[in-house]
Amino acid sequence: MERLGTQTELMSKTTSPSKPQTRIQKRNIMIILDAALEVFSTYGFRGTTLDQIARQAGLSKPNVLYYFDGKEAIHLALLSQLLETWLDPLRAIDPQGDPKTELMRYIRHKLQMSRDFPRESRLFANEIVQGAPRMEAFLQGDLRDLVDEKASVIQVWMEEGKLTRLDPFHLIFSIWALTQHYADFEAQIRLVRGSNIVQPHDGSEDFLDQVFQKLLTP
Amino acid sequence: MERLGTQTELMSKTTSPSKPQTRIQKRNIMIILDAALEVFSTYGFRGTTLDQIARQAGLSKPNVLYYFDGKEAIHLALLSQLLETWLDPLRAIDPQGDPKTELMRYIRHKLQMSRDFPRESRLFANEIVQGAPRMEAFLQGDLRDLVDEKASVIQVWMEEGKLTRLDPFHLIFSIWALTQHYADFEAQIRLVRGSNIVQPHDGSEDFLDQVFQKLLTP
DNA sequence: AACACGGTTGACCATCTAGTCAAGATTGTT
DNA sequence: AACAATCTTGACTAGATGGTCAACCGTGTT
Repeated sequence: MERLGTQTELMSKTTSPSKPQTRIQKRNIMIILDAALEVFSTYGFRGTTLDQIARQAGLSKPNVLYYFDGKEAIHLALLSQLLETWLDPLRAIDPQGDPKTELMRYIRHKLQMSRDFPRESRLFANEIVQGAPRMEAFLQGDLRDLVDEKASVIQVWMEEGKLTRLDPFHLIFSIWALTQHYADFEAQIRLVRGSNIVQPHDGSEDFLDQVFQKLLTP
Repeated sequence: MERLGTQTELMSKTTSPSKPQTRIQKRNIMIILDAALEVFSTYGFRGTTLDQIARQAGLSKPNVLYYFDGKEAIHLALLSQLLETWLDPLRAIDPQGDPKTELMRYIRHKLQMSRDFPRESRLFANEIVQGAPRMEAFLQGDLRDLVDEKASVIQVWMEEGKLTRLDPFHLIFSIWALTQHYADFEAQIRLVRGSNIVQPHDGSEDFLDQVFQKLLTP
């Protein structure tokens, strides 16, 4: 039962200045969020029922609702937890560092997240494919600012001749596409290849290394 | 109201040897499928209601059910229609042709489909992100055979030194990822960039051209 | 005009689902 | 032990949703 990111600070019911959480609260909130992640990432928001979450969590439905104000609140808790974590690797790109090293590190980091936290990636994908109705603010706000900032950095690197000249926005999108693909479309990869023999991620790191080394070297 | 692929051969109610379709049947079945595509691709299978489809189609719910056996049947009709069309561009890769030309043509073709038929792409994406429960047979069957075949062709091209040596399966996956990304994650792209100014697809063709030219040239 | 068939629908039903509630069980504290 | 606070749940409700049906309407054919 691996978790991503920092401990949820969410006070389920009370948004008010965090009352101290009991042991049981901590445990059950974690169990519920983990169960919800499992189910939401597989069936999407509307395709998920509270009963499913409760069953997955090994709790009764009213018990789940004791800790969260409703289905929407659970989903929101997962998303906000996730969104913060999502920014970190991009944020870590250092304008002072070596351009190719920085980008390759970012790519490897994203790929690793896609391998280690596929459910989080699919939760995200589910939201976006369906028009991102619950993430507009985030996408237009924090993420957009960060992408603009890093695109500028990349632009400068390219103008200094340290990277192949490419559209920096499309470059960033292509990194997202290629890394998240392994998590989001895992079912496709698994079924198209010999289901049991080859793991979906096998060879992905070497492949992306090769691709971006070649692509980024001027 | 653009449609993809060949006219549906589906006999909604009667799977039996195609009775002649009346004008009204043809028209309404098309209207319903188009409406359903719109809704399914936005909200996913379970997130879509028959009422939504009926409203979008401008028909009453019982009338929709007069033409199709149920929600599942409509969804199935869309998928089978789509799946056939999905194979064509890949199938068109000619082992006798010039390697780079063939692959670049495939890439452009896929990108064009993602631009012209984003709803179809998202319908597909919705299914796969959620584990492809309704497409296992297709993915393991026709698609898998075709991918294996074309991967061999690409492998030979690489061994002849006509293309950069890469894992051909990962190469194919990367083409899917990069082209479909523009349709499936359109909301993200639109929101991260200046929503109204830049179209999500702007520059994508030049970018992918540049990327794959550089990548495939040994 | 009259008939048959295709097409359409309001009203209805069974089931599912998010959410409530009051009563009971557990836990921690003195 | 006794008390209060926290935790848990069976039974319930209101509304949504997939699907049915009998009756009605429209169209083309004779």
